Amino acid sequence: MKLPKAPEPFLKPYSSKESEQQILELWEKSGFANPDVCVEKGVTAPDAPSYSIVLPPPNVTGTLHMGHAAMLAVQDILIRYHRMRGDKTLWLPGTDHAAIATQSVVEKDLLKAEKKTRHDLGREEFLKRVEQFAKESHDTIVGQVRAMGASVDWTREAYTLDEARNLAVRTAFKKMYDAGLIYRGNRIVNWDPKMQTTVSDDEIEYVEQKDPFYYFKYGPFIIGTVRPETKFGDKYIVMHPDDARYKEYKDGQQMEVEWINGKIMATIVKDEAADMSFGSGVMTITPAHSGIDFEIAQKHKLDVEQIINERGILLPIAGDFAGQHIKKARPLVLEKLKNKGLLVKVEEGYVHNVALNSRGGETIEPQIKLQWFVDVNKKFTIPRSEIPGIASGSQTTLKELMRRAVDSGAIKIAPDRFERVYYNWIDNLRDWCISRQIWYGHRIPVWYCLNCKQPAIDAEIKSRWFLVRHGETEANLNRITQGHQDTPLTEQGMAQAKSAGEQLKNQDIELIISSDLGRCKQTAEIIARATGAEVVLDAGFRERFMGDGEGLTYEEHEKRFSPFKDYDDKTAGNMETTRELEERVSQAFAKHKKIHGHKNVVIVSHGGSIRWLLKRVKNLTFEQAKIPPVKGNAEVQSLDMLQTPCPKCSNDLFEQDSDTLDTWFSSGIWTFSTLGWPSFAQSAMKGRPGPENDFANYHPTDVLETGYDILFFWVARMILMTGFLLGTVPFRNVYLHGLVRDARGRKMSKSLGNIIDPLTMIEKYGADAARLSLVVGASPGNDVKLSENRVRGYKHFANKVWNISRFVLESGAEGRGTNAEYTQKDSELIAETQNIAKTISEHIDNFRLDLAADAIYHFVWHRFADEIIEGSKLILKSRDAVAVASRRHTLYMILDTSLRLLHPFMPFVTEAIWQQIPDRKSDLLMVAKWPVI
RNA sequence: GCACCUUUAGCUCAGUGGUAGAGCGUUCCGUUCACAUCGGAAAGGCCGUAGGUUCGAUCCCUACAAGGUGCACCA
Repeated sequence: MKLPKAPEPFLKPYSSKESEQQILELWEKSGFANPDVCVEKGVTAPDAPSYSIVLPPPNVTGTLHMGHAAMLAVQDILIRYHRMRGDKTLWLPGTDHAAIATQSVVEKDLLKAEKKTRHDLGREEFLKRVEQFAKESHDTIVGQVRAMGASVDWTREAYTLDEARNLAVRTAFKKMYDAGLIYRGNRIVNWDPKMQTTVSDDEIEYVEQKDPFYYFKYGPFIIGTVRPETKFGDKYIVMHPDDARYKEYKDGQQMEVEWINGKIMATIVKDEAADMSFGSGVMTITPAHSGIDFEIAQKHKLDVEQIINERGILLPIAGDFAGQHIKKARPLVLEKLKNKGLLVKVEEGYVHNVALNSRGGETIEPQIKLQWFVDVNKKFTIPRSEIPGIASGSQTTLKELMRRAVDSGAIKIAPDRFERVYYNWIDNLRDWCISRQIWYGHRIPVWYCLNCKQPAIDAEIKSRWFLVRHGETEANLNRITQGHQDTPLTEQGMAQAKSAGEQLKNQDIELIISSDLGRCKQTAEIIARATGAEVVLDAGFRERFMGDGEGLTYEEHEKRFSPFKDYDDKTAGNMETTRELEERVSQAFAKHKKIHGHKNVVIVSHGGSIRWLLKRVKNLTFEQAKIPPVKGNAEVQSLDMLQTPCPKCSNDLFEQDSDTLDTWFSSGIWTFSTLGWPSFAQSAMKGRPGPENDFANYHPTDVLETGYDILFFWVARMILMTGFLLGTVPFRNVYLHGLVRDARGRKMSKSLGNIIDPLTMIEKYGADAARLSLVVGASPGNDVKLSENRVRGYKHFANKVWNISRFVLESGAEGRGTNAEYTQKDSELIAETQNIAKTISEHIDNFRLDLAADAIYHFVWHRFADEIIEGSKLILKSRDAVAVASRRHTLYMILDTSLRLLHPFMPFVTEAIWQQIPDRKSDLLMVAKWPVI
């Protein structure tokens, strides 16, 4: 396993560009990143202790930045160190779908390039675009991870949105739901009116803003606000119970006040939430659009009325202002209040914080919405717990679990000051809203019975049925009522059918059942080509027979027959009634369901037929069914059949919740969803090789290494999820590195133009230099200021190491004849080297990689090169054979040890040198023994 | 408002209860030597300010100041 012999290798200065690619291939071909291979090839003992890190999965939102590079460098150092120490070492890589972040990037591109929104494309098509983008990002990221020399085990690569992780997410959700920790409720949530989704508390960024502060007369009181446009529904006057100024007002007292749109019956509420020292000490509340107000309203059982809709438009309660956007309404409302003489005064420059969505920057508008939450305060019985202080079978809460995991010492956070930050966060933690109204992510694994709406939390789908309307026809185009008459698909219609086929291609369709009318048959055949499924025709799925109405335009038809006037309408004499149609289609559907219920089936039918079929299966009223569920040609609708029918009405047709889960839900189980949970969690055996035993071998992981900026987002949630699901901790140590900033300490950002790209640095100075520049001087938890100059400095060091090796090896030093007698001086040098090795090991064990790197750097350059080698030149030229032999051997030993010590920090150059050592003790330095036991 | 962090050479940062160290930068000298991607040398610091503990403080304690971060509040 030697490098393709480069001609006169040591004559040239070290070229990272030339050798890094070769070294990389050498490592990858060896397979040593996979611990099973290490055991198999005898590099690691079968009973060696294991050491594992799961790579924090980078978001598939583009490319890796310096922060990722720092993370990779630190983890690779730990991993290579432990691998060399003989541990069974696993570093498991993966990527994160990053739901909202990725979707938001794609939406932005879509708007910019095609002026379209996601709704213009539809869910399926949009998701295809996102997946395409995610795939490209993923490939870029893999290339970057490799270029850094990160010795991850690619055979175990995972993705937060792949099949195995999806099963893990569904399983986790069900377990939490069954324990009563996941609930669905109407609660106030952070609503992003632009992205049309909820956002969790942690994803909000507060930005200071200066606005005028208005004081208004409200009955006998003065109230203040920045946002008069939200105040239409304010009918509760809140004041502190101890406020002497208002002691004549009693709790619950009512009074009529003049307000924006006339008189309002207002009610006095006494509550401690009112701050006596703020303004007049009196406030009115808007419970539907403010967290605090909502809490007050709940406490006192007050009415809660929505004022603003999901798009920021004022609702009818706003009277004249209804239908306007809040941003436009503010000056108008102000104007009206002023004209009514209710504006008391305006204070300019009031500083307050505005909540923004940190992904996309839109102002958050609190709304009350039906969402899914994780209850962090509810007591539950934990079946099994290894967390000290929490006994198996005892009652606990998720909050307590999170706190105990750290304060018991089961998890150590470095630097330890972050433990206090962590507790502080737990103390302020509220229920976690886990549902998002975006499309990219794990669908919420909850199904609602189509018939009675009963929810079912069940991971087992028996089959999926899809209803597809035929593609566009001539008659559709000319707005002609077809009924059983037929016209062929237009070009457009065929394209639509093809697109439907694309969507259904990966759904394992086994059968297509189509109406026997030509337009459906044609559509079905196109879909059959894409899916490979067989087509069966059934006249039962024909369109409604329109009798004398067939061939009329919609308008003429409407005039003569008004076809939906009532359920049993038979105006056209021989026309089929809607009741008859519903009956016919439903029977056809029931018949096929009975025979093919276990298969994934596509039904190709007509607009009318699908509508009345859905009326039946969704148990809709005639009135509800008048709103057509299918609007476009070749639109795909899906129904899920579950293994277990509805316990309430025994129907087996369900519809999945259309929301997706917060990306951190799947990230929260990352340490074990990647290690075979739940599929192999039971059967995994400790000490046995292979991924199916990973769960027993590598969980809990040893270290979670990440930036301190995602302590709450991620670290805390992993502790929560692991604590609940496994009764253990996800990792024993948390190592938080600092953020990489520019030379002036500013955050790197596109707009500042101060981004240093890792790949560029690797290209110019080599991966070794890039790695060192991110590690030396980077003490835990403190930010690193990076400049290109720094990187260049470490390139010089790589070159120095190369030249040291060149000198030593060319001076005739060699490792054979280990019994060589050392001179007194040389014994001391060997001892000194071993001392350094010990120091470095200790620093790494203490997560002080900065000190370890600094120590080895210093030793190699200023001790070994500047002093030991310089001092050797004379000795090697002397005629004292014993001294020469001793020194040659000593130089070899110091070089050998230095290379091993340096390897975790700068793997490429050290491996390149290693390959030039004639009598090296292991083929690859990557799996050579660490010089300290 | 509460908490945390930082403050040491021009810059970036280590560090220790016994009056300070590295890298980069600066200045000077040096190349037939493994390396000019180099070697040697030098200049440069009342270790944020004020108190306290101590025989002794850059280090421990208190207060303050400046910069930063997190959390909460924001009618």
